[in-house]
Amino acid sequence: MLDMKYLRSNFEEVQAKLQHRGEDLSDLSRFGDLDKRRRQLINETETLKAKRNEASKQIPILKKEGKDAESVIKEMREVGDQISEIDHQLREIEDDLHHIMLSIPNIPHESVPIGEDEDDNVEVRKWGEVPQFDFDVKAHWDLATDLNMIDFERAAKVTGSRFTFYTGLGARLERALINFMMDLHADEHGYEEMLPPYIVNRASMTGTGQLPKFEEDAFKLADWDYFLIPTAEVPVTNYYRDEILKEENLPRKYCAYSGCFRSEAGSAGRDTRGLIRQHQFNKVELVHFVKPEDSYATLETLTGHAEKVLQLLKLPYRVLSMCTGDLGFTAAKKYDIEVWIPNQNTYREISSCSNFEDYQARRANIRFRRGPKGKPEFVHTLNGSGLAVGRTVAAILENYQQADGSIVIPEVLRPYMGGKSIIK
RNA sequence: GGAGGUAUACCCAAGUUGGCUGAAGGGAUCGGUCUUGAAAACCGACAGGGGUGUAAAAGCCCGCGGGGGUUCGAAUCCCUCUACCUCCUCCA
Repeated sequence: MLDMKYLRSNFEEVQAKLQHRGEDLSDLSRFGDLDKRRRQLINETETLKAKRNEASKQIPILKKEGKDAESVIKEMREVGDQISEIDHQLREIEDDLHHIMLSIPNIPHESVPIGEDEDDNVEVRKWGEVPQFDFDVKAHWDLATDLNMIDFERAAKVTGSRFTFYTGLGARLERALINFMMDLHADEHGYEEMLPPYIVNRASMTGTGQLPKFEEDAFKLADWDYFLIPTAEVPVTNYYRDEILKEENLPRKYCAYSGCFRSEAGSAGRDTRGLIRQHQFNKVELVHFVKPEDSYATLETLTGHAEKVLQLLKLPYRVLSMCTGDLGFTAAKKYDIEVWIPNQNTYREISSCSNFEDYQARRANIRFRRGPKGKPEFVHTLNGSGLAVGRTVAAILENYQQADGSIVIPEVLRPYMGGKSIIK
């Protein structure tokens, strides 16, 4: 959510900056009138309330003195009616305005490349050598099925499409990766570990920006106003919703493993095979709460922490700076990390690292105070995948495949795999 | 699932025959006196947060879990939601 006062006094500028986002900005144009009307009504109702407060103070005094208060009471009865009439109008306008504010995306940072879609994203750096194979590479779903690591068919029977059973060493590999990533971030990168709820309420989904605009992307529980989390970002960021943190408690950084659930509405037919696009997947998420002046430096370190996982796994990747048209709704700046997928002869997204500045903090009302006397300010929030586990499995299977269809286990994972060095 | 209870400021905690409580008191915190320094003691400050307004203020409005209502006026009465606690039931 943007700052209403800022939007009011910098409307043209904000509108221009949002222009390149490719979002529908029709709501934005209604802001000015509603905002004006709102302040006008507030003015009217508060004048009347001040009058009523004054009279309410006088009434007991009049009564005590034995004077007649009836005429004042009668007058205040009318004032009361006017107040409720105005407050009623005001409530409608404020609801409308609030909804509009929730529907305006974040302002891109000045360093974000301007562009329309994913073709305009800018490659920031590349790491690792793309492996060369002297045999025909197999897709990860074939490798995994042949090695009895994943059972797509039975998952389709038991649940439906876009779900998986990991079996045997497949299950073990998934679990090894979760532990490896969590250990790395907790022990080496200094994150505090968290295991969040997988189900959150509407306020939390609104706080991080999934709602109200993207409700169709979420799984909602029947008969409950609860949602399955699409990412641990939601529960972990909302951990501090409606709180004022102390300056000395910042920065806070958490790593959280969770299942993630996405309806993948609008993705029909895309990535239907394999692990790339599932309704349920595992992810290790990194979340930071920082002071505003630190957030852009933090975005770089955070991205580095995610990259470190790929470096240790020796998986080639590249980092892209997302352009204005591909930023997503809530980010001010975002890096995507893409891992090399040999069978598709391309890089595929495996992590997304974003600085939301105060956009989520304002929605979720997460603030901090500088010193004991400071005015509350909004924190800046950031998060990044560190990493999406299923996609990491896919990348390992494909990049580490051998001519005979076996898979060499990356060295750093072997302690987590019972010392095994190859899956065959 | 059944029965009952609680929800006041950073913490504890008064206040429910509606009106000098726009919120007592204590602790913590901050500032000071004393001290070589600290502790203790004593003195002082301490409702915050949001909105409106303004060049900035002042002023005004709203705040006693959230939301609605009754009333000239509500922490105090009514409705509703949420969280927590106790007992029973169930259960990993």
